[in-house]
Amino acid sequence: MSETTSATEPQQTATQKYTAELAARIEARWQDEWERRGTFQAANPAGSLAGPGATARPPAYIMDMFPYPSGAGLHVGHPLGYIATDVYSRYLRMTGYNVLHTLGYDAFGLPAEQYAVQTGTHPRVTTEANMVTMRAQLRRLGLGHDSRRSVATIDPGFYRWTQWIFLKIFESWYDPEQDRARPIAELVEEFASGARPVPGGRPWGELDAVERSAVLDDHRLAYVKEAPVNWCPGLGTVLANEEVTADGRSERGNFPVYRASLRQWMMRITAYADRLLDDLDLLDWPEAIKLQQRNWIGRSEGARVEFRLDAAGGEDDKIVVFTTRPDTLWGATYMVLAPEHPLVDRMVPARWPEGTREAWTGAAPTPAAAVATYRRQAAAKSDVERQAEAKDKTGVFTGAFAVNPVNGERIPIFIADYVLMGYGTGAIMAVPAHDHRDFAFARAFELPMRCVVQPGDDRGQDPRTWDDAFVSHDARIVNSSGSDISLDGLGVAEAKARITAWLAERGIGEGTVNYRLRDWLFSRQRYWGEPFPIVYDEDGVPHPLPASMLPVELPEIDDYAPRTFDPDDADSRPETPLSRNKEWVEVTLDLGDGPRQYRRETNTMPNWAGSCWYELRYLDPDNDERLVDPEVERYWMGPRTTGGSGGADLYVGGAEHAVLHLLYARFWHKVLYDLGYVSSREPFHRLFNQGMIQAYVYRDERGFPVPATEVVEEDGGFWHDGQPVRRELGKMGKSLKNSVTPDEICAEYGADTLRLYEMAMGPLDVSRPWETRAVVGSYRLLQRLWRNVVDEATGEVVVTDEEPDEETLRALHKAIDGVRADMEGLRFNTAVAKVTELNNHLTKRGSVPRSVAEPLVLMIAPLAPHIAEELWRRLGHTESLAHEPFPVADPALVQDPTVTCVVQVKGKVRARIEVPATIGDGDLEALALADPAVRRALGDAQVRKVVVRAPRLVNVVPG
RNA sequence: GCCCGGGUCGCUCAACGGCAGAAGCAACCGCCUUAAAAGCGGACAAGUGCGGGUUCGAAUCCCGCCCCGGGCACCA
Repeated sequence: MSETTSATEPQQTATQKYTAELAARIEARWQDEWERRGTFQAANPAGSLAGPGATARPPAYIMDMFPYPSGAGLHVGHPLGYIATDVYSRYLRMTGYNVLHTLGYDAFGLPAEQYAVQTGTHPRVTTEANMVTMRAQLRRLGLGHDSRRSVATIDPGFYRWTQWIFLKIFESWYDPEQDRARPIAELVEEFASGARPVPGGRPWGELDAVERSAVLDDHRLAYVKEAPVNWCPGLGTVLANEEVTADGRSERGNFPVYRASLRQWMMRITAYADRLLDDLDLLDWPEAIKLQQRNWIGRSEGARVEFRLDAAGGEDDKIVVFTTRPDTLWGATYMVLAPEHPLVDRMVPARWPEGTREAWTGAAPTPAAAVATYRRQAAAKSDVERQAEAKDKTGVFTGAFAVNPVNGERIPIFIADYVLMGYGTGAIMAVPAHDHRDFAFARAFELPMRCVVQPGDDRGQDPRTWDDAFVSHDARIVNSSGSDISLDGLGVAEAKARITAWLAERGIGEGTVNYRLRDWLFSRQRYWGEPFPIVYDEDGVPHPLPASMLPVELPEIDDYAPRTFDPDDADSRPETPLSRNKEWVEVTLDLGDGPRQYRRETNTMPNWAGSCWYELRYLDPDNDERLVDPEVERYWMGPRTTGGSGGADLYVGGAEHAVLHLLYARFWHKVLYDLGYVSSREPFHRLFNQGMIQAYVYRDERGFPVPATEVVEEDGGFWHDGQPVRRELGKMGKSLKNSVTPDEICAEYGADTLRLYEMAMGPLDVSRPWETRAVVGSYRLLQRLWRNVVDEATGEVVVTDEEPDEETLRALHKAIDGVRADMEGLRFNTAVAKVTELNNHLTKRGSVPRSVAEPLVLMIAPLAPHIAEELWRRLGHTESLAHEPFPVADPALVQDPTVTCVVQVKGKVRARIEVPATIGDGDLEALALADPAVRRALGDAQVRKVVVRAPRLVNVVPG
């Protein structure tokens, strides 16, 4: 620093005024100091991170959703949630909690790999560089993370445990009787001892290794299966259902997705469908997210019903359908199978039956030809096309008939793509009178309809005159009588129960529950993911590697790019990058019966794997013996109440993970719970979805975005380079040329200003537009706060030792009371307003008593921690205020001794009177009625009624 | 089409069924300054998307619409 001090520009002024430069110095100093002191280290009750804080204070576990380290760098929208959790964590720390808050990196997966491929650099290099950048950007914001606990999914020390959990899942099965996962060894024992019958009927001892493996694969929670999967040639990998959008494209990259039958790893998440559904009730989550999970799981109760095939050759094949409306069985006038239903080939007769209508045949000479043609057409159709054509039903007659079990009627069987192989049994009974889709199909193919539910309107019972099906669950059944059963006159619910029982008695049906949720496709044909800890022997039987061989490290190879294809090439097939590496794939291992040749699994895990359990590793990141010490897990995540779900106390993130990450993580957590590794039934007890920070996008006349910073507002319009531009609200991002980075804002105003502004701009859960020019408001608040404590000319502390006047004292305690409530409710915007209000009061007052300045500094500390620490230090304290008790309001000072009572006459305000806050209803009424303005307003009218809400309001109703 | 959110001064946002205003931005007027910026101070500003209803009293509760955002959508 220069020694010379010019007269016109005193050095003191320059250094003691709260400018961006001073803020930057203060912020850097405190960030260093927090790091040096380990201020935000949270003590565990045991293990390497054990400390006394764990027993002295109650635990609070605050989490942000696991970010992937973006190569594009952060914009101001990204840290919104991180700032919010930091504010909340700092608040909790000051109210006596042992707070665990950290942030790690979800660094495997498609985004990281795509960025690497784009830049032509190995994903490990780019990902690690991105993590360094992101850590630096976030450190600049002063986030109080316990950096010892920051994990990255790509570290072998982390994914060793991801693989370990995979093995546990692989070596488990779901026991529906005990309703939990159990080790597969216990199932083998039951098979071996005969306690449980072996599927197929042969004794366990007689099965060879391949047969045993096949039997166990049908039970394992992680298993390999040949099944129709979502193949995305443009990405070169298969995808989970959750990663495919409703219109049949990949969520990432928006490429077409095709159905292809491939041998892939699956996770038996369907075994947990009911628990994933039921346990939502234990969670403090937004209803919207719970609803999305419920919809995704899609539990529906109904019945399976068997329809006998009425084949000319007398074959006794049965078609099993799932229906939610068994009560409408009498209305079933035809059947529909999914085009790829396996029974179709067996049922088609050699030629069209007598009297087959032309429209049913698809103009084909034989049923087999019609089926083949239709199947080809259906397979060629993308999901998008199918969606678009949903209203125009297509299909062909198979030439076969089935028998309706309730009335013996012979009904034709069709195939049509509106029936999906993947849902239910892939076959339906069609009740055109009471189902919109069946109605449309029946109209198109001139199929008969029968009304079996009495319409609630005046349309009558003849479906031929209807415009659409009549669908209701609140109506009476009609036209539904057989020789030994009748549903006529019953309500829907009762009719369902009656017919289900009738079907069950005859062994041709049963009540059942069906789910929309399917098993989770878990393998990806990508390089940048966790390798599976699985090897195959020469018979193709998968063998789990022992835990001692973990981690199976990802080999460092140059040829890591996925084999991608023309996005529209439906016939392409995936190739795993790891399979190119022969010396890695072929291994000799001793898995217990001597050294043998094995072949490694060359698929990798999806990027969801690491985020399925990372919340557990934060707790005990250095543990080499276990994924987490049970005592440590119980301390941080165990149920806080009897029967509670347990899990992190707060989880903040975007709503876009409603059915992906949040469903998968819940599933893994429940498996670990069943196997006894965790005490919590759920990973995240409270979930909060933060809104998005939006930004204005300015487009020129061609519709291209122009740089938002170059746009000027004039004459009520927006202009760029003299040309008019349109303004719209959108996301923030480089492509829309409206990105604002936290680095820019920090440089111009400091991190505390940025934090304060982000918290002040609106409620956390609401999306709102960013406005850079409004940031200065938060900056001014901090400057006024600074000046209330420090003389910016001399740097001297200016607080006084005077006793505050009563008004100031009341303002302080009202602020404390309000800020506490707002902090607890995550209403940081109103908390900032209350702090501002108090600070404005002090500014106007002229001098600031120390006894008010100190609690004010403590109150703003969670929001603007650096300036608060600096002022605290200057006020004479030597310790960081991070663990200083948050101010407590004196209830006597929160309420004013007198309040303004509003007196209304017929709801209109006619008078205001000052009354004691403790005034009774009677006294207040008397006072109000005596008020001259009230008497004037009443005039001659009689008083009919007086509503008194002491001490705030009296309403006089004249009669 | 169905299901969630949300419409309050010019803008972002507050308001246990009880005086429409906590706070910030912008514009405006002052103060400070040779001047400008910054800073400081002040005043202005909407009757709560529309139409009904309940109530002594509605931004708030109920019903029906409109607009914006998000999710789901041939799931039997």
